[in-house]
Amino acid sequence: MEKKKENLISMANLRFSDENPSAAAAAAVAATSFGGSIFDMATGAGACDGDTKWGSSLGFMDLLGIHQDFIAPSLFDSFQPPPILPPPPPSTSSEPLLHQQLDTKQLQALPSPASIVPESSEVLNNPATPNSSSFSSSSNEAANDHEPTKAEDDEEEEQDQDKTKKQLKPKKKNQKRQREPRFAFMTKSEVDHLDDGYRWRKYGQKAVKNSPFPRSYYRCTSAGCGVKKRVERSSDDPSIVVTTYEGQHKHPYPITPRGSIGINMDPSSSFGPSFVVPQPQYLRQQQQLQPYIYNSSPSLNITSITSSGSSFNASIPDFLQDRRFNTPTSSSVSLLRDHGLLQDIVPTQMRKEAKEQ
DNA sequence: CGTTTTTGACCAGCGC
DNA sequence: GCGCTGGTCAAAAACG
Repeated sequence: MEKKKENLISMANLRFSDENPSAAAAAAVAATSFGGSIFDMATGAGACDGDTKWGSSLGFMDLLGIHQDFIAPSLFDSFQPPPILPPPPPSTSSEPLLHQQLDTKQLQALPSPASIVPESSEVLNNPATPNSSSFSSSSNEAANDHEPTKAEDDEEEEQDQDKTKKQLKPKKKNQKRQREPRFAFMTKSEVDHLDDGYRWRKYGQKAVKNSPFPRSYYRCTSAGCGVKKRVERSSDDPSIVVTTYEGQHKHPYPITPRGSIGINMDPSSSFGPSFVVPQPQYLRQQQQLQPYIYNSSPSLNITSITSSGSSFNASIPDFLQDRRFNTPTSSSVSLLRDHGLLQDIVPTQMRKEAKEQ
């Protein structure tokens, strides 16, 4: 049960807007560090050409703050499948796979095959957060919307006590369930449930279609915090763990997180750990990683931030933010092809298109 | 004994 | 309307 050590995280950050796709703020990245932790991030110019890379002997979060001059020169030149990753480091390893952002607005100006904006997305995010500056707080509001307070739950339960069925919690009808912003992390790890310092309770597990690996559902155990995360392994590459966070923590970072080795609390920030972790030699050597990109559909609008640090930061969940890690200047573009969890993120229509090809 | 995980059942949304 | 699937619930079991 205790969380395992040494996971190297990279991530894909997905941000969607259902009601106002064109105004969707650019997404960003975030990462967590896990016992013995190592942070790093791989990205690449054009996500494919491999000329530009993040990485180095810096932790991931350090990268966010330091590599501000990173530019992805040919971000949308191609959505070709990426080169294959080099072999992972010995046993303990995980390695960065991708860093992903979505921004339909920015993308429309780009000569990309991804310039067709789908009418709707399966991924419903907080519609109140097209502006980056309000992302964090409004997300919390959204969380309140669909995560009833405990008191509210109690009331509802009283009303439904006569129900004989298991599903005691009534769900509002005629009201489409709103989803909170999601942030997908792709992690090369042997460990399914990565310890990000927060406490999670597993509340469900489901078999994933077309995948031998189940998907696990976790909820933050902090009272009133409706943050959820889902963890599943990629059927394409079992060594890859896809972790999706939904919502944002509404509480300070746990004082005594489990398996928090390698996570330093930054006294200047009450909401979020600082990650100051050394990087072993074998990871430094892996700076030359090719970006690992999934190509899911040409119609998916994806873009990256090239200079707007504000929208970057605003898209990162609070719990993954730290003021020291502001304003990275770019990220790679990636598309996901995962058939499991990511089918939620990629609209059905696009998935279908991808299938037919 | 309190907390967490497991697991089968249930519900809602979507596509056909 | 029906079936499929994702997501959630909650009782029981397991764990520390």
